[in-house]
Amino acid sequence: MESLRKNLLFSTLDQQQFSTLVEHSSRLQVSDGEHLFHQKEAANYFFLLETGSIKLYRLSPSGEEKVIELIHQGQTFAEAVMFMQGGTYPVNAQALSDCQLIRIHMKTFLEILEDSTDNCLKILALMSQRLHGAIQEIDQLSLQNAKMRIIQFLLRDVTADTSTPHTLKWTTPKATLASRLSVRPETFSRTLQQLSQAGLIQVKGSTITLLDIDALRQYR
Amino acid sequence: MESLRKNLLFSTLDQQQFSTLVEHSSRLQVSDGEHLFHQKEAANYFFLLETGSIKLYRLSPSGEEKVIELIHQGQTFAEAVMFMQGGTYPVNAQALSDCQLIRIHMKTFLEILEDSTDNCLKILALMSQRLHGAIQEIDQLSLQNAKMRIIQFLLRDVTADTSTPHTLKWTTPKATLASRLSVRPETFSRTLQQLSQAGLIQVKGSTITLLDIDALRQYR
DNA sequence: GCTTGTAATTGACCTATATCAAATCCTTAG
DNA sequence: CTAAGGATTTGATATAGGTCAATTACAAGC
Repeated sequence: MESLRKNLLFSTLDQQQFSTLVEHSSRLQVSDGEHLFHQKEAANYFFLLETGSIKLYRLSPSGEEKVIELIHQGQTFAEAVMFMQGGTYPVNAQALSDCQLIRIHMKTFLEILEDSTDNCLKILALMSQRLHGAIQEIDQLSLQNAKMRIIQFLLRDVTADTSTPHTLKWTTPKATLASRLSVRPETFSRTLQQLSQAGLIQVKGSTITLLDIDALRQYR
Repeated sequence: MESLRKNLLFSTLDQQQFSTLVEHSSRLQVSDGEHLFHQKEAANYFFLLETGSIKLYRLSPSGEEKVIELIHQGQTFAEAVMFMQGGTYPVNAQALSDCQLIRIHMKTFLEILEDSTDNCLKILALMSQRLHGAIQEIDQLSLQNAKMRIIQFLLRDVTADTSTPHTLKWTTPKATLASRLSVRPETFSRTLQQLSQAGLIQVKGSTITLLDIDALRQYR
């Protein structure tokens, strides 16, 4: 359970608390395409993803799928559910590849929180970060158009000072990324095409090179 | 500071903690149209609204305004900022009417949290509720159209079992409500018109009567 | 190498909702 | 009561981005 120890969320656990947690956690595998849990299902565990990637999504009444978040290795998810009344998952979780994860027993973790404010504050920090991210998302959905959202995504891990060409590569299917960004795959494709023609980026399969970062920043 | 005591968030404070909090809190007034704080401003306080109403909004790069949340009496807001790195408000807060509020010193409240897990868990519950609300919102923006969002808003405090006509009234300007729902005032107006013609609702100024709740539910 | 199936792209078209402008309504001050 | 100014509604028009269908590219199995 190395990866547990490494995660910031558990960094303030003392030895005793940590072993209790480990006792009530277990490693599990999920194969590509399988579901880890479904929306509205009773929630007793949250997760740390060790390898692979997972999509969290919701369905519209008409069966349309919207990807809320893409989880990558090292991330925890569904912790917020611990504190919700009702205690059911608000999203579906499906593996985008074979995944290895650690399943953490919510009740046990809650009991640990109950006697250590350090840990409480740690998770509060995480939750507020999540909340801030969600507000950011609402902002983007309501104040930005498809092109801006896509550019924002391309720039997501470009630091403030970089201006040299930067390359990024994804493993997620394009349609999934598109859903995450709330655009149709067709629009995603066309927008990349357009940016490409404008000489701002270069597309090679799932690898993209940002040629003119400053110009891209203009839009954002 | 009656209203503090009444708020759920502070219900687990002991006498000692409560008086410390009161010592570091103060009542303040904000007149209609005035700003309480601006986005990116350093945050030292969060608030409990005693009377009046407040809008939290963001501006797009082009100066367009999106109302993120409408705050009504009895609600606290901006607590999440306490736990964020950076510690600046992520939104602007402007009074929609003359308001009376209590300003709570974040640092003091944080110190209280540091030695009582009960209070930590209380605020964790609140934060997860906020987060869930935000996810709901993202869902609505990306999976629902304007008509659905508006209907959802009309049904917001109709309980599961009601089916008798139900009346609601707002004090907020229509344009503000429209922004909260991420539609243009014109669209908002036209949609109400349309629902009205379909015999589902009846509009009288800012008072709306829901005539056929079950039919409205169909859309949601 | 082929073949088959899935994913991504491209093109033609359509629709929900935004935009812009004008008309009406509503409130407040005098 | 009347006038002025903002809020809301209505009408006409534009457009971003969605939908549908056809085409191409790509990967996996043989």
